[in-house]
Amino acid sequence: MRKKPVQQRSQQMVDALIEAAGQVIAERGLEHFTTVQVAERANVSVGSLYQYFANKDALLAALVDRLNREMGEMVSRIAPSLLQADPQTLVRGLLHAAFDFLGGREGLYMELLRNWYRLDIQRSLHRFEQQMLEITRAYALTHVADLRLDHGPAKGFVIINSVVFTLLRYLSLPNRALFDRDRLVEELTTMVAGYLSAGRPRNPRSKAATVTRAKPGTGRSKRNPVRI
Amino acid sequence: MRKKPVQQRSQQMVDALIEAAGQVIAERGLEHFTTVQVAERANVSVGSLYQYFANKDALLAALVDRLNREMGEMVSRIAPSLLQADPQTLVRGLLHAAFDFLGGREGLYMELLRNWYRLDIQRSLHRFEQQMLEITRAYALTHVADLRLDHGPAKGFVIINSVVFTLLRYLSLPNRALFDRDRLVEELTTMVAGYLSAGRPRNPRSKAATVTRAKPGTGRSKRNPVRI
DNA sequence: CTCTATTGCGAACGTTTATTCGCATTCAAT
DNA sequence: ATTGAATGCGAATAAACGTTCGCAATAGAG
Repeated sequence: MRKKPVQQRSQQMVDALIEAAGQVIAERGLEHFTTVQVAERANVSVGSLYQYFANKDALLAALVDRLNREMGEMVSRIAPSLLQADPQTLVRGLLHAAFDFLGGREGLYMELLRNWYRLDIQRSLHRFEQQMLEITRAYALTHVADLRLDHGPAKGFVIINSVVFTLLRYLSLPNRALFDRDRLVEELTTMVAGYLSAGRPRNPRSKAATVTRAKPGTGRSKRNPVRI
Repeated sequence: MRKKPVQQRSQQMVDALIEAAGQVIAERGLEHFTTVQVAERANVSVGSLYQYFANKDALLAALVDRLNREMGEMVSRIAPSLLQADPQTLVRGLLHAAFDFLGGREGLYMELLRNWYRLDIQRSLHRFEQQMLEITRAYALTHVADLRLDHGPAKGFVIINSVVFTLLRYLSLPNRALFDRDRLVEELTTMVAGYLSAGRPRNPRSKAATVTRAKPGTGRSKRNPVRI
């Protein structure tokens, strides 16, 4: 931030600018997000904008920061109520919450998430993963038997990204007639809950027909020992 | 295409332009993909570019078309060799193929996939899903017992998007030290193979503690009957 | 009230880029 | 060889946008 707002009016203006930035992005998309638009929307001049934000990116960063905080609070709010449930219910509850969250704010979260690789949403995603890991850990204290807890970082990564991006793509779908939201949540719940409670193949028969390596399309060399 | 190339030299030029477009995008990213750059790279003038492509988007569309075809051929090429394997091996083989494919072309596929929502990659993704469903169907003819085949469109959607975007995000990771590629493939294999061969909860105990709905963060109303 | 630091303004500037247009060059049919 | 169509060129045009700068309005201390 180029200058610190000391008087009250300027502080309000900074808030209004961040808010307006969110509105513009939600309505017009990140591509058409311009400083002039934001200034107009906030009933502020462009010059004033640049008095408090070094440039466009700084404004965007401030917005992302604010939303990041919101997300953290959301997770902390709903997590405790789910710790008593069984794994399936926990996963389903988190999924519904994620659905509601991503769809909120007039699609602002979605638009930002679509552009995850340009923004430092990388950090947000990572933080989100961490939060989920904490929930998992807290959950483990009450349901030790149900889950295998030797999760390396890979499992969390797989789950978070599978869920978030699948939801994102579903919400971006022009035609949602093929299957509805609840169906999707159920499918994801099945997949994730199964994955969580199963570190190894479940079907007794497939245990016998062990790891017969397939020839990959493009030949590759040294591969790690298969730790399942 | 604004004008059809009838002579041989112009046909070559069109090809060169599409090829150059891919190179520019792979090297500079879609953001810095400009018509002048493409023309220079193809040793062609900008004016000539606009003689065969109505605008920048048309050029991009032509590129996507070409890559879409490539992808289809890739899948058709590797699919037959996997039909004999067990589900785990099938999934693992497809995953490795997807990994190799996405990483190819100097990151061109990745850069395009990152921008999936701006391009009509929607169509490509959908086509990819269809292909996967065909493979699954073909696979079912030989391994009837191992899989539940009442897959609605939702299951395919979940799998495709989970896998593709998780791979995409992994490949976009600045620091890949946390876990390596093979580890990721194994995790995804576990998850997907488990999901495919299990339509309902596997743990006998969790069958008893049935669908105790969690209160979602934001209250929502009529929900569909839970078809698992 | 007076004075100064803070705040606010928005036209103007410079850069970047897509797209066009008038003219030159090449092809291929006669 | 001639000629008309096809092809190729790249400076010029125009629109969009981020950012600056000089000046006006305002707040709050003394």
